[in-house]
Amino acid sequence: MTGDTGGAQAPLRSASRVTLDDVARHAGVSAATASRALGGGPHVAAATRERVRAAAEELDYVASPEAARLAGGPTGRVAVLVPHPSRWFFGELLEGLEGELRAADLDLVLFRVGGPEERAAFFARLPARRKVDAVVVLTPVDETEHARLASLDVAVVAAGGRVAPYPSIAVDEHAAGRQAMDHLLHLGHRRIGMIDVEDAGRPDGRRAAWEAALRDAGVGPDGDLVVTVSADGEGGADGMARLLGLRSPPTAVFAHNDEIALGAVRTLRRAGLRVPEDLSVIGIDDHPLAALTDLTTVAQPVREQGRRAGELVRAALRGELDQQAATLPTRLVLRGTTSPPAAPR
Amino acid sequence: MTGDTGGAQAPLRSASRVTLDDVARHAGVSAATASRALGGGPHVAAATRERVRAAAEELDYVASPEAARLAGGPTGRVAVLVPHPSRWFFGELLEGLEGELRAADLDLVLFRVGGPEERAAFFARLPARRKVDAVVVLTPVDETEHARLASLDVAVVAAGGRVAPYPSIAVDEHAAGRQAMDHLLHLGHRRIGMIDVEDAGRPDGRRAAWEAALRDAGVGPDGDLVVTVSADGEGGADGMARLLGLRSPPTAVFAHNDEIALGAVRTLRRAGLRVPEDLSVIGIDDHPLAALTDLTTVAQPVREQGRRAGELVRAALRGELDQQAATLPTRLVLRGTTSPPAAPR
DNA sequence: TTGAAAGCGCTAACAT
DNA sequence: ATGTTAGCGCTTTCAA
Repeated sequence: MTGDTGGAQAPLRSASRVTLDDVARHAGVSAATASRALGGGPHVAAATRERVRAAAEELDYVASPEAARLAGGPTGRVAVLVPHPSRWFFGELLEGLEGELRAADLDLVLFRVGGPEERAAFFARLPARRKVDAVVVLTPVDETEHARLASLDVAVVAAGGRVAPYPSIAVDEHAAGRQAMDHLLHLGHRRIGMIDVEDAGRPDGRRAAWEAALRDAGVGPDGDLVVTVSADGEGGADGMARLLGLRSPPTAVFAHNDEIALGAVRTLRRAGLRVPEDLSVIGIDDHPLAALTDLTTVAQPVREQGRRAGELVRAALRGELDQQAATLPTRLVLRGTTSPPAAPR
Repeated sequence: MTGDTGGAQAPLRSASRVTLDDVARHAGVSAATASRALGGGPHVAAATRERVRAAAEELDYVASPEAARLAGGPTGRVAVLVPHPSRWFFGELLEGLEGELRAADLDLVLFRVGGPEERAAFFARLPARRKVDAVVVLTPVDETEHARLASLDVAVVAAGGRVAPYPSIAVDEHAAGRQAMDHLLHLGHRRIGMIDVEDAGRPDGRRAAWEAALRDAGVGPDGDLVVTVSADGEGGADGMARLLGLRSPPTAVFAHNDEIALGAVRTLRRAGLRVPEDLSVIGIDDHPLAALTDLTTVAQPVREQGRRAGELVRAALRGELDQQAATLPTRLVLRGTTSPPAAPR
């Protein structure tokens, strides 16, 4: 009945009873000095610092974050608000972020804020309250939510997109969209559809790029050519079907992201249409499966955005929020789903 | 130079200065009683408990987890060791896990243990020490690593695969492999290749299923038909290329997972071969892109495995590690990448 | 049933 | 440059 494997049964007590006092004693100094030495504080002789470090190492000392925090120090934890951990984009962001935070000895605490109820629950209860030194948001945040976050009274940074008032690491969505659109236009396409996602209606986003590119090319954008779908393959498939149902379907499609683009390609194949001969498709992201499916796309450095967000957090915690925002470059990746339109009209 | 937006500048102090003492005073009791009342402790009059609860509610009191922990309580945190957060499988696992932990008011702290150096660093420094009540491993753990984890002195559970000595939630790898292989055999294939991953050489795993299925079908397994690759699309593409280079290539391929299968399909298409007419391909997972690419596969409930692991953690923290392991079902999903072999030999 | 008192392990003044 | 002294906010004996 009671377990036989290595799991802990009883009230689960913490291991490593080595305290700062032990280290201090071992190094022949006071706890205060040991604290300063380890914490990188001022007024510690280099030799002393080294001695304390050695003692800590030898005793395999690990500070109690609880006690540190309680005594006024930082928690050593960073909350990350992520909508969909299972989507490649967010996983990649998380990976970059985790690496950078870990390097700074900061723990990453994951909070999922996907559906409306989850969001509401998070912002209502604010489970991160008093538990973290900073928050990284990987999702847009509205006015009300911003106010709630502000009540946490910690630094907030954004990654993977601009989020209203926070320092952020992102790509230029508009520029990325232009790269995609200009490629299609350059190939000779004029009737270009867009499969966009629900809430991405930023004024300087991908959708705006679609419109601007067409205007610049002297083509009056046709509102019928924009469909709005969920941000996944299913959405892309649906969106493409809707575009195909148009009286005059497009000769090329710009998808909000690669998953959507792949969904679009699937609908086209099912409809017996050839890609790119009959219809060109381009996405954004450079998802690993884009290479596998030979999808033309605009690549963005996702993991790097996460990493840089980690740097932003570290800077903020040092009290130097130097850069308010950074924009990373995107680049067109030519593959096999785009070509000149079939029949010149 | 100093920021102008809403970020916190100064030493980042915590919000919510309402303490237990405030609540106690408000309710006209002592801090000790308030603590017992809120914490569900014994020896508190129902009326008193209610009064304290009301006071806490009114003051919007949030207990300091730091202080609670320091005074002997649990941390309310669970560490999760994940190899590749950006891979769909792990993201999905994380999502399920997070939901269940959140419901129990447990925070999920993410530790990436991908490459060998990362693993080594984690197990050497054990950054989760003293910080969590339990650990969830989403990756195999060897003897040495197990010993290190044990030194944490907290409950450990596994998800997404059996991990030696821990309670775990997983699917039956062998059965899943058999489902895939039996499907191919049933279609009439006899020369079936396998693209497996590096370290997945569990004795009761997918590879063993490949072999067992062939033997049961009266086919002597040909070792040349097994190639070992990295667990992603690139690996699948490479593996398929190697199989095509064989003197006598297979008529069907069983891929360790869907990403690998998609990579294999890509190589086939590039080689001018038709799928499934010339060669059938089956994967495992039911990755969202499998539906989009019409890939036949064996589906496993990934998110559910994460969720169930969360339940396991909750049970462990209550001191009742009831179930030592649970096995979730898999099911064959017929799509368009498998068919009977072209030329009966 | 309730209260008083003693820490948990650490950091931050303030002294020296 | 280092040591001393107070707490941080809570839980938990132990008394009442």
